[in-house]
Amino acid sequence: MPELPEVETIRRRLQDGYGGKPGLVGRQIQRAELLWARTLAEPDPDEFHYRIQGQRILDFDRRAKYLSIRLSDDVLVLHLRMSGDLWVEAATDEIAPHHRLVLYLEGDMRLAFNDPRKFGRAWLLADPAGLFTGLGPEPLSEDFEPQRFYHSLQQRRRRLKPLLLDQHFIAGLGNIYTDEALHLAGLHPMTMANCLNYVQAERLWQSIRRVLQEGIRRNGASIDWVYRGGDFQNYFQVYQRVDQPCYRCGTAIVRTVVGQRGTHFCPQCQPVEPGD
DNA sequence: CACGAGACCTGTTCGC
DNA sequence: TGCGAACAGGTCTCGT
Repeated sequence: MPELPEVETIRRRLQDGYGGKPGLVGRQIQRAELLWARTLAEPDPDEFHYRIQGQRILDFDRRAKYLSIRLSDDVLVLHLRMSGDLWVEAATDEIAPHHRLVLYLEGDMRLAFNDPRKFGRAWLLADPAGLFTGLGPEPLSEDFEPQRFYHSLQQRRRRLKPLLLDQHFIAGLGNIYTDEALHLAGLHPMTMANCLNYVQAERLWQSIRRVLQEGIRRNGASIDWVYRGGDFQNYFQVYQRVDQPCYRCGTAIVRTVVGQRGTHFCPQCQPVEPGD
């Protein structure tokens, strides 16, 4: 589930509370339990357990798809990858099948990193800045500007779809929101980035922001068995809508593979650019 | 520099 | 019903 809007939704719910459960700000971590060693990227388990114990949660932050839990002395950074989720539960609840890392908090509560596919990672760092160097601009921030976006597109000889998925180019988009943004912008996923004119680049810039904001407003998208609680999936224009009519023109939505990722688009609304 | 393949993993769904 | 293949919200590394 985790693209920018889903991570942001999780961040807000951990910060402010959700579904009758209180927010976790201010709570002290009594101890940690690591159930799948590879989930912890850094430091080694011994140091991790020793260091995290007794620290207090100051707040929850997000950069791209990374969730940062700011603690008294360190920052616990989590990346949910394909199937990760965070569960707030009672300390006495049974440990669910796919819990990988569990924090026991004061007030008999637990914060659990649940991740069936085991791709997710956690880092406990004094300063997480190094993890984020190399990330592209944050699409909803002020300094993501259409002019600069146009210029960076001009410099790349890559197809739009894989380029938008590249976190070094722009950080936070994943497969769903990339397909949705390209449809809203009326651009074919195979279009070469450097052949967009300024108007098209600005339309794409706008579309990326609109789609992400809409995703956040709907609390993210819930597909499959992972992550419940968002309803952006009910507003998809192209993603997972193969052979169904485009809401704008009625043409059947097409699915192809671009850069090993399922890619959905409307062949009518998203024409191939001349010269491609 | 850009791209494709393979790796890391488990669970669900689809076709025969 | 059973079983294998394809597929899934992500990212890294390696070879061409």
